[in-house]
Amino acid sequence: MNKNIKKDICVLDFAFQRIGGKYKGRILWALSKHTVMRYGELSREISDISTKMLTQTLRELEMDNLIHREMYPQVPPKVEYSLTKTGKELIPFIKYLVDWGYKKMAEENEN
Amino acid sequence: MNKNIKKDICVLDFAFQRIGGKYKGRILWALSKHTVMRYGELSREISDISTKMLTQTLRELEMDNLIHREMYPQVPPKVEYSLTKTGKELIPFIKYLVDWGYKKMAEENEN
DNA sequence: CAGCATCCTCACAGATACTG
DNA sequence: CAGTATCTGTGAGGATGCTG
Repeated sequence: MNKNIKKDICVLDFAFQRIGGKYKGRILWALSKHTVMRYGELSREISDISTKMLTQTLRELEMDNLIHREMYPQVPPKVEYSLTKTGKELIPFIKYLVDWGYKKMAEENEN
Repeated sequence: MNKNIKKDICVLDFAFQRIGGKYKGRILWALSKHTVMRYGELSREISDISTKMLTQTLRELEMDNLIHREMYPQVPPKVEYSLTKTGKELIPFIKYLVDWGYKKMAEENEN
């Protein structure tokens, strides 16, 4: 009984580690809209992200198998990012949040 | 086109501010399981949370109208917390994450 | 173009002690 | 019981400059 909730909370942590942080949701959402994006495109789309945070976050998402990184060995370099199957599983969840956010922001502006 | 994504991302931020952080998801989830909980119950359920973080997080959730705080003026004090209508709207979302987390953790253990 | 390397800051969070 | 008050610290994130 209690154990189940503690287990749930542990699992919730596991999940939040994968989509939490300042940029993970944004990146996944942008990729879901554009299907495939280059590093520079992401950099422009996710405004005000530093290269450090963009690279770091992309690496984490790749480690967690949420995005795929395709590198083309050419000069100048070209790298494309896209959602993996697992990454796509998180889109409905983000969509839920976006829809909820729009609704709540609208409600707050009524008052 | 681009504007819509930027707007989405702004909204995503709005939403993440409300359910992000280390304890908000846990507290909402615990409240959804127990319906009504006292301060001490939450403290025991959310293991290793300090009184400072528990109080602070509860206040934030209350400010955002996700939980309701009912105080009984008696000695010793009794305070009960429960989800508001808006708070309940976030439960399907958290459930999605919990389910996804269980699935992914199981998959990772297979390898 | 797609990063890497450094240095730095501050907000989130932890620890501890106390109270109406 | 349900908090408040205070001090401390760690790491996520920011700023800047450089490179194959």
